[in-house]
Amino acid sequence: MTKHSPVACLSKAALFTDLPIDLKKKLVAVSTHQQKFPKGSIIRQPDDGKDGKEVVLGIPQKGDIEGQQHLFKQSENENFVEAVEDTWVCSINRADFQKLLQKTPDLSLKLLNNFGKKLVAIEHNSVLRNTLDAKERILAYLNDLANEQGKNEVKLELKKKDLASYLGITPETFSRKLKELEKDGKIEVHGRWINVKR
DNA sequence: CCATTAATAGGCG
DNA sequence: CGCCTATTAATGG
Repeated sequence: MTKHSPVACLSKAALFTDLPIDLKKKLVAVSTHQQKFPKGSIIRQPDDGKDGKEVVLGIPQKGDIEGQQHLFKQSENENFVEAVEDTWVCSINRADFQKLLQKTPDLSLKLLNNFGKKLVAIEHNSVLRNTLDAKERILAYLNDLANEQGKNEVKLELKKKDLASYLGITPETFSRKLKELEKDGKIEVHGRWINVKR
């Protein structure tokens, strides 16, 4: 493992990737790095206690960024964030961040442009979720995955029940639709590996 | 091994 | 399609 570099860390955030080095250094000044959260620990949870059903809203991968909205919006935490594996977290304080924005219009402008790109991606996912039925959603998801990785053999990194939750369906339906898709000759399922026929 | 959790199956609304 | 229950498979200690 290489040493943790705050600048490199910030660079991984989609929001900050394209920023020039001097702006990144300013961000480093208002951020904390490498807080460890062991597997199973709760990174963040709603202040109002009582939880409903567990729903997977997203699956941040290594180097992914979660909760960027808190940099911009003053609000109570609405969601749980749990460490599924041992995780290292780097964070930025909202108030400090906002002050920095006011002092640095260059930064504000860059971030705004990046947000535009993000909106396009969000729209894509939103369409997937709201207009397609479960079967199509699964297939669309698998296709996206195959496209991202540029191959037809795709590995499900998550437990199927978590994937199901992510796609907004129950594990039972997920399991059944996988079989249907297999019968349709659209995919081949081998445990966690799925061959997406395109 | 045993105990717990995940995946699948079948029934029903 | 979701929810419920039962059965089987996989996982971890």
